[in-house]
Amino acid sequence: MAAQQRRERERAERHRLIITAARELAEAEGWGAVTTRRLSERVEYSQPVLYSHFKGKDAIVAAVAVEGFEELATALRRARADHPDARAGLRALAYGYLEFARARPAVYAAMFVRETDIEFGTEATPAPLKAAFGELHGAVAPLAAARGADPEACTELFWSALHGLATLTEGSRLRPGAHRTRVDLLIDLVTAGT
Amino acid sequence: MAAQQRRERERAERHRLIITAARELAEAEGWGAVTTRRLSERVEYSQPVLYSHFKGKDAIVAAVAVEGFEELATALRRARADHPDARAGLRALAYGYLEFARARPAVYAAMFVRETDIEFGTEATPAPLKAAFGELHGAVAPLAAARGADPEACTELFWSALHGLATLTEGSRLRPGAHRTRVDLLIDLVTAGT
DNA sequence: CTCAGATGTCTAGCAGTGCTAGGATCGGCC
DNA sequence: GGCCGATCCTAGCACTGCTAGACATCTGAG
Repeated sequence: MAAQQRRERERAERHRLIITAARELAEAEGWGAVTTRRLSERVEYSQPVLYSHFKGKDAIVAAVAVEGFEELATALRRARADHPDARAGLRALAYGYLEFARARPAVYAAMFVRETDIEFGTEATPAPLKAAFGELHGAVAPLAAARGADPEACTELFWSALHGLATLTEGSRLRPGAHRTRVDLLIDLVTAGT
Repeated sequence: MAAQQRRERERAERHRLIITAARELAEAEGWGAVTTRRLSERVEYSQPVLYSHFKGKDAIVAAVAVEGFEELATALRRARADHPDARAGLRALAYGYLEFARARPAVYAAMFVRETDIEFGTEATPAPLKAAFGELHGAVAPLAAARGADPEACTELFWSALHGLATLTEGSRLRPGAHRTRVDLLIDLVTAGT
């Protein structure tokens, strides 16, 4: 009876333990260092236990990604909340997005760079992912409408620019010192004439 | 004497054979399918031969990337050449860049997505890579100057947007039908007021 | 023409990967 | 107490990138 509940609770805790261990390991040493052996050692269980919780290593990475989607959605919501002005809100959103990616490069990679089977444009899309994109859409769409542009296309383009900035910055392929200049320029371009 | 030259020539041919084999295999089945064993089987030599030409697998991928940089530079130069008008040139450049990425996703990944030790902003940067970025800069800088924006930052931002569009499209994370809408909108934003 | 030495290539193997079959061990129920 | 099912681990498979050492082949001197 109660023992059953206790075991289910312990199992759920171990489930989360695996996810956070994978995340911490990836964040500390990169996804290349995340092996099932090191992971099982870290959670102090043998390898097969991992496979009783997840279908495979990819599923663990996907779980980390979903956790990231939730955090990103709340981060974007907060960034936008304090700014009633559309332009200031967009600006805060952009900096929030890029700061999110900068602070958790491994999680960001799991979400958007590594190959996954997470669906993006379908009904199987995780709800937190939809929520995160919804924040982007909410910030961009009004400005797009004001200039007579397609709101969806504008949102996708804005996201693409942020994603490009995030990944190229992470790979140190952009001049570090010009970060603010680039982001401010992006905001200027999108909000010009409004 | 002559035999020495013949062997050097054969060695150079085999060097290229390895690169093209890796590229074809990656393009056909993805980089995950490119293993040293399959590669050695494909070039009809044993594994250690690969290591007499390249330091390791990563070096082979990097060689494919450098080949890609050369092709990208010429593709961008051609795209821009036919359009004296700055705006039309930028537009052709953008479509050329994205078509390049769409047609060779594996090569594009080797160039810009997979982790490599290729240096980007230093003097050790491969010349073809500098040339490709030079084409971008040449197309964007005049328009940036016309609006009083930092040319370097504008080039980096434009590249980031293209890179984001390329990678998110490749991962089927953007609506396929709206491709032209997004690209045209990007050109509109960058060239607005000029 | 012969034969040491250099050059080139291959076989076999190492340590590590994701993943799994089979046996041992522990819990709760009759 | 004795059984049974759930839980977990040991051991192993087929694969990975990479390399040491044996083998062959070709070169050039005597």
